[in-house]
Amino acid sequence: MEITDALDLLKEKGYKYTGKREKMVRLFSEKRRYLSAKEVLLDMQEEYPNLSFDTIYRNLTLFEELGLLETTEFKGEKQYRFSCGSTHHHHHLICTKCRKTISFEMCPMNVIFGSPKDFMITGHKFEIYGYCSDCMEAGV
Amino acid sequence: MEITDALDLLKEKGYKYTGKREKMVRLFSEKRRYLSAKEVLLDMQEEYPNLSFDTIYRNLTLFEELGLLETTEFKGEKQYRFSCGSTHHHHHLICTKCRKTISFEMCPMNVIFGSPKDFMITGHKFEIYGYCSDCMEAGV
DNA sequence: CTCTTTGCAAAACATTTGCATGCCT
DNA sequence: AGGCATGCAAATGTTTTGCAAAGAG
Repeated sequence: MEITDALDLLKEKGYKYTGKREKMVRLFSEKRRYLSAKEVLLDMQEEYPNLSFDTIYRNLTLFEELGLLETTEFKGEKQYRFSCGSTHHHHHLICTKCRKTISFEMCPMNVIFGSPKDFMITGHKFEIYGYCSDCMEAGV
Repeated sequence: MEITDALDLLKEKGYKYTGKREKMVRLFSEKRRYLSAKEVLLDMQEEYPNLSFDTIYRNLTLFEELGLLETTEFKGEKQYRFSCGSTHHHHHLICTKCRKTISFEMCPMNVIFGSPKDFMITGHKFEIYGYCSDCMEAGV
């Protein structure tokens, strides 16, 4: 996913590409890792000091609905990251310190399961947690 | 995990086996599925009408620390279930309607990965979501 | 009798909503 | 101009904490 894709998606659906939305998109595009609503707010407030949580949440929710952002849940907080692009299903290694992610394509569902007859599968979650090389070196 | 194991664990660590704790343990032992704090409270209040959330949370936290309960996170709520017993690592199929779980021993970590050099793995989460046979029939 | 457990009340924290105003197209 | 976006304030929902009273070993 690139910034221009995000812009197109918003336009296409009739949403406005405001300065705040642009900055939010740029933030996610630069960081490429999971961010909490609070982190987004703090970063945004450098440019928009009056910005408040409701706008952040409204836009995070909108972006998620549009498929711009992928989400997961982490220590009781929802976490958002720029979508890797929906071309193929994938999973992540997630650094629990800096929340950087590394994608990988292997999916256990393909490898292992047939479909159990007594359970209708609708989804799954597979995430690997640990420390990325930077955070390892920093001495966790 | 059986009720008597829970009792032993509490005694062993010097915690008291109060009527409320006993009922909580029995509840989890009977249900054998994920329950939210609210569900636990509602069930408990049939016997203890004045019981409040703080006691529930304190005991849920204690039980989790003791390894009596396994937890996961689900729609912004923490969910607790009676531990399957720590004899071997396992994962769950989770019915998203009734939160019943079905254990399975296959772990994708064993099957697929060596250890990537640039990431120190400390944990993982693998859960499969869907509808159990009961909820399928009930016509979700 | 002592230390743990509980109830009460209040607070902390993440998230959501109503409403009036402001801004993009 | 018209509809979407935002700020403000207040509410919601989950979970935590301090303190004093009650209960278990």
